Amino acid sequence: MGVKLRDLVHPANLRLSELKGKRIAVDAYNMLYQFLATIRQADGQPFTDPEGRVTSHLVGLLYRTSSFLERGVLPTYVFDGKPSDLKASTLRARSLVKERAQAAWDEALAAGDLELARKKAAQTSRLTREMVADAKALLESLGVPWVQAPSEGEAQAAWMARRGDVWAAASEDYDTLLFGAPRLLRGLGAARGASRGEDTVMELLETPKVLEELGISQEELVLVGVLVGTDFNEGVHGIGPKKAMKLVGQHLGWEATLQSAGLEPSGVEAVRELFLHPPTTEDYRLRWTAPDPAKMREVLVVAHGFAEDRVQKVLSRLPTAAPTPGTQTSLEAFG
DNA sequence: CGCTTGGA
DNA sequence: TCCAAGCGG
Repeated sequence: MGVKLRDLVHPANLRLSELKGKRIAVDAYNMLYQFLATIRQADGQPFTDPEGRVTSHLVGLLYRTSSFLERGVLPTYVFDGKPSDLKASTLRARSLVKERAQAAWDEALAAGDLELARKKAAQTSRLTREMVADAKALLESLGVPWVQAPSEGEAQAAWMARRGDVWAAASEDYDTLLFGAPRLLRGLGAARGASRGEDTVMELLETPKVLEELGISQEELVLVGVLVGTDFNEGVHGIGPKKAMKLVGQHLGWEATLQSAGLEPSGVEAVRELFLHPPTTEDYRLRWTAPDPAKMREVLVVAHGFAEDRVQKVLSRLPTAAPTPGTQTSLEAFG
């Protein structure tokens, strides 16, 4: 998944409390898949409503988002649009992994190995159009803006961060850096000890620092990605992050570097173009408003069988003042 | 994910 | 009072 840059970068720790008052563009699919993988029963079954429709993504989104809002963090969720044609083989590979995981899940259940079953089940997660629509409806009910990306959500989030509409982009994938985000937040979805008012510790990567540390340019970072492989190209067999950095660090230029690695430059030109100039849109408006209790009830209680009192409890903790900076001065609820 | 519970 | 386990959906 994504580009393997983990071994090259040194993230700083950041507490959730330090995000107070900041706008964050969250890679929605990335986070929803985390919820689908995590929020399951012991045997691996996801949460479902009485009709058998999956609700794990809604559970995660509801509790995590309300937790952000309670702490004065302003999330906006960016949803993937049509994937690039370059991603086709990656998507096929993922589909195959899911099929195999499904078989392994069944097997583990038959063998009575619950731990393995849960692990395999996590890899079978799929997001349907209906699940995405439910997630968007829930966000609207919470007064949280969402953005429809024309293609890659990470690219859109990166662009929003670059133009200053949000402070950072949040995703687990490092592709966000290749798409030019000035700041990448990791670990926003997996709340370690977020309950009982604890302060979640996350990772922050600041692109200028990353580039300075590596001694390369943004374009050369994309080159590193192309060498080790991304969702949009295979990379070179035998070249991992370390060798790729050694090669790119020689500053031979795009073509010479690729040729010395045995890659035909014309074959990855489209990948370079995708990372440096991805499809994005300006067609969005970031406005955080008060939650709509009736709509929350509609989406969660009526449509999906959530317990009324639990939804009510979440609602009671949400700030009632619209916290959109610039349009709101009274932030009593955020004290 | 986050809350509730119950045993130490 | 703390925390792991179980629940919710």
